[in-house]
Amino acid sequence: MVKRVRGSRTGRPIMVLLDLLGRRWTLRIVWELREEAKRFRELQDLIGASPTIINTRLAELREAKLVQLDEDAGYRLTTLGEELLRLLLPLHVWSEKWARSI
Amino acid sequence: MVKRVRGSRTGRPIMVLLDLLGRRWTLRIVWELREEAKRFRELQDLIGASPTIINTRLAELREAKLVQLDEDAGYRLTTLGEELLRLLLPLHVWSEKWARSI
DNA sequence: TCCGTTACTACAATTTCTGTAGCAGTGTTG
DNA sequence: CAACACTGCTACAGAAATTGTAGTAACGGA
Repeated sequence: MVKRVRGSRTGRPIMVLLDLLGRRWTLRIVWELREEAKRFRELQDLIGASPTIINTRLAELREAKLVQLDEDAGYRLTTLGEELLRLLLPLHVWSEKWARSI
Repeated sequence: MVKRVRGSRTGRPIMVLLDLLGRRWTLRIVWELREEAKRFRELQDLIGASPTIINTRLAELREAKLVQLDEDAGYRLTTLGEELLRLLLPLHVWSEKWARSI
């Protein structure tokens, strides 16, 4: 059921994941959902990308079961999405160190 | 010295980092350099992207001090780059689980 | 000299993304 | 009921990024 996407000829999970996360705004969207659910327009305002692409990314993330739409609260991470986020959180701390190095 | 790039209006390190890593092929290039240095053409063959964009991304990664060109061996991760990679490695294991879930 | 290798560039065609406007559905308020 | 606000989402033309192909210039070895 894994979609064969751009740059992922093998279908190896890590390649599919890197390809998904390597699309513009994807990582950023996951990041913005790290704490609480956000409405479509909220994401738009936070991120500053066009609604077209935000909607496209949200659709991809929903298909990948990393994000879901909760009618009452907005877009939120799924359990899988939260697992992924936990792996990405250390980037936050590291980025500060990195910024000082460059 | 942090470059104000696409989608990073604030200049906050995490945003700059997410923006950098969120460009097409960037994550993939870091990933391909995880074990040993690779030549330009080697990367091209492994990744299957155009030389134009590979060169652009390598330049960005070099400017970000995550990758360096070792004349004798090819492109390799810097110490900073290796640190970043260590944070990304858990994605590999997780991606297998994720792939089974979708 | 010729060949292979290196990193890298030029450039037109194609694909992706942006920016703006707007749609359709739901609820709320006057 | 009418007007308005909010929801997710779409249309579309222009701008920007990416591709695919070809080629450059420098270096080393036969």
